Amino acid sequence: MIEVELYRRLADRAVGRHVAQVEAPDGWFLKGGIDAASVATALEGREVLATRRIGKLLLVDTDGPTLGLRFGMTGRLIVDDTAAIDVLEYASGRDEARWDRFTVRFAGGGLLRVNDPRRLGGVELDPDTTRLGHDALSITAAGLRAALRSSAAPLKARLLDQARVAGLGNLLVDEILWRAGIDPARPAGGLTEAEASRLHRHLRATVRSLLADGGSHLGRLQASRLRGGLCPKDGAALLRRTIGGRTTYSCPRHQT
DNA sequence: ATTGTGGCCTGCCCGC
DNA sequence: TGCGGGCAGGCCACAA
Repeated sequence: MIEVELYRRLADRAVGRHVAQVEAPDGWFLKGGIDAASVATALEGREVLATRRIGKLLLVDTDGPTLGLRFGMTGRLIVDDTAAIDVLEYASGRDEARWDRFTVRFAGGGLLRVNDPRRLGGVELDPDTTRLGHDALSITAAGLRAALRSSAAPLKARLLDQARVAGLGNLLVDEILWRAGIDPARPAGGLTEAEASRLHRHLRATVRSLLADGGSHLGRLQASRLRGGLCPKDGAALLRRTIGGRTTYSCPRHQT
């Protein structure tokens, strides 16, 4: 989500431009029943009006359809040969033409393209946004409490559920819960008022500071988030588990 | 409805 | 030096 917000700001450069040509060489990357020809027809000649972001979904509004871009973990956005992020943790720093999954060329020059080695992202027209929860960057304490309330699922699984809170990924959730000192395996609905409030405070602060720093891979836990890693706060051996289907690192000493 | 599981994409890195 | 296998995260289909 942090990365996607940086991409959104980069994509803002395209506002006011007109689409001249669309290249979509990878049919697998096109979602929602569109193909290279139909997406080109739908977008060519259109003017980019605005950009938005909901969770990990980047929306590019035009005077025609809205273009929806998803990046998975390995996708990068490049606009006019400028990348918002130089290196992604799980992607190589390389930018090979064969990994260009989707390119929009603008009238008068310039382009917007998605480069994704592992094809984890995707492109969609007028994506359905009704199933996304409150965005993590703006969620209120009451909104977070409502998202967690009366759920027996592990707290981490609930936070990763995009229909409850939109925008949190695996690394970010580990970082937030580590800072908040809460065990990711706790039932989401079992938090006290004080814990839920503490979680909300750390959630907002973590997202904001990592956004300012430039990536979710820059968290204080990240360097230790590997087998045999020690807690940067108190030196305890970190616990490595699978929670919510995701590899999870947490400190058994201060996350309770 | 809620919760959990497994598969998919492909590059990279480890051990042999 | 090459190769096989495991791993990475987001999302989706599917099961109970």
